[in-house]
Amino acid sequence: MTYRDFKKSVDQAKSDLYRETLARHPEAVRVKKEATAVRNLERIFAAALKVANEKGFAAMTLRDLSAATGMSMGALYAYFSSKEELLAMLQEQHRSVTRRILEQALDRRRDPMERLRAAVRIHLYLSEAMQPWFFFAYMEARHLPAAERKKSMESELATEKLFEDLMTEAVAAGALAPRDCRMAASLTKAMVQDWYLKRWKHAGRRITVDQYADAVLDAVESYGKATGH
Amino acid sequence: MTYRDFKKSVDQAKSDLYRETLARHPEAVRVKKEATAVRNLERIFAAALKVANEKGFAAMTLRDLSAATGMSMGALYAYFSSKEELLAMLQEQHRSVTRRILEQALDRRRDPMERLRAAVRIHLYLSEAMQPWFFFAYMEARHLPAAERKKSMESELATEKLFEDLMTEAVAAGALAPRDCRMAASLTKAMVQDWYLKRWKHAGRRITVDQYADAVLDAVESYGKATGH
DNA sequence: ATAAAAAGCGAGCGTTCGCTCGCTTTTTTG
DNA sequence: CAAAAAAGCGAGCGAACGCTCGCTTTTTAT
Repeated sequence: MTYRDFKKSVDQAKSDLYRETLARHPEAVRVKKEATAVRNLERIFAAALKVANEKGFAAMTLRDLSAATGMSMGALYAYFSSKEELLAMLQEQHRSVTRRILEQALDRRRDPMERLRAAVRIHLYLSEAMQPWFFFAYMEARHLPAAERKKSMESELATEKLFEDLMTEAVAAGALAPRDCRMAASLTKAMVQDWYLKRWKHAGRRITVDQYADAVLDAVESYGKATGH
Repeated sequence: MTYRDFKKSVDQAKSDLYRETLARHPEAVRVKKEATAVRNLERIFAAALKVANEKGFAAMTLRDLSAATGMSMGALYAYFSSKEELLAMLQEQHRSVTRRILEQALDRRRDPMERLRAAVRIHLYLSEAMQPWFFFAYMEARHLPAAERKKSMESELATEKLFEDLMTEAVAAGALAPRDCRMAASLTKAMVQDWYLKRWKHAGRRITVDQYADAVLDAVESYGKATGH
C-alpha cells in the first residue's frame, strides 16, 4: 500500500468521526441540525489547529478563533462550553481516529514482520494525513488537566507497546535477531514522531512520506539484523 | 568518557556563562553588583524553566514567576525589560552553552568514527545535564519572533549537519557502508532528541543516559553496516 | 406568506494580564 | 554612624482575556 491509497480511506472516514464527536458532546453543542453542526465543527477544528499550532493553544484567544473561522464569539460558544472543553474535544477526536485506523489496518495481516512493517507505515501515513492533529496533540499534551494528560500518555505508550510486541513476535519467528525490543520500539517511535514534529525540514528536502517510511523501516531491519555487542 | 566526568565540566562552566549573559544584556539588567546579579539571574532562569516547562511560557504569568523565585514584580523587572526579553535571554543562553560545549568536545579527536560517536554521546550528555533548557528550547521555538526562530532553526540544522558530515567522513574512511548520510543524520537526531523530550518515560524505565547513548550508537552503526536495498 | 424555531451576532461584564513607579529596606561609602 | 546608593517591594494602571446575553437575521414549518 502507498500513501495515496491510504489517504482516500481516511478522508472518507472523517465525516463519520465528526458525527461521533457531536454524539459524544450533546451537552456542549447547542446546534440542532447535524449537517450545520458538522460543517461548523470542521471549520472550528481546522481553524483552531491552524492558529494553535502557530502560537500555542494558551496564546490563541477566542477572538483569534473568531477571526479565523469567520464566526462570532457567540456562535463559537454554541459548539463548546469553554476553551478548555474545546481542547478536550480536539484531543479526544485525535485519539479516537488514531485508535480506529491503526486497529483496522492491522487485523488483516498475519506474518509478524509484515505486521511490524504495516504498523510503522500506517502510523506514518496517518500522521501525514492528519499532521496538524498529531503536532497539536504532542505539543499540548503537557497543558492538559491531569486526567486528560494521563489518557494521552497511555495512548502513546500503547502505540509503543504495539511496536514492541510486534518486534518480539518477529524475533520469535526468527525474522529479527534478538535485541532489547522495548528499546528498539522506543527508538522507532522517536523516528516516527520526528516526521510530523519537523515537517518543515522534511518538506524542504522534498522527502515524501513513502521515502521516509522506507528509511525508518530500513533502520529498524538493519538494527534487527546486526548482532548487538 | 562517562556522564559523571562530563557533568563536572558543565557545572564548572555555568557561572562563566551567567556573567556572559549579563555582559550581553547591559541595557536590561539594572543591578550593579555582579555577584548579586548572577545569583538572582540563576534563581530567575531556574524558576522560569521549571514553571514554563510545566504550563508553557505563554501561560506562565509574572506573578507565577514572582512566587517561584520569592522576588517581587519590581525586583524581577530589574533583570529583564519585558517577558519577551526574558524568553530571548533563555534561548540565547541555551544556544551559546550548546555551541561552546560541543565545539570543545570534538576538537581533540581525529578518527572519523570516534568523532561521530563522541558527537552523539556529548550531545546526549549535554541534554541530560541541561534537560530543562533543551526541553524549553524545543517546545517554545515556534513562539519566538521570526528573527529568533530563525536562529533556533539554524542551530538545529547545524547540529544535524555535523552528524551528517561525520557520517560522510566515516563512509569515506570505510568505517561505514555507503548510505544516505543526510537521512541517517536526521534519524539519529530524532533519537537523540527523544531523550530529553520524553524523559519521564526513560526515567520510569530506569534507563541511564549512558545506556541510552549505547543503544543509539548501536542503531547508528547497525544502519551503517547493513546494505541498503 | 407568516409565525415559530434555530442560528448567529458583538458590545459589555468581571477578571487577570504585563508592566510601572513612588516608596521602604538593605548595603555600601566616607 | 550617618548619608548616599543600591536593591527590593506591591498596589495600581490600561489593555486584553474568557465568556454571556439580549437582540437580529436566517431557516424551517404551516
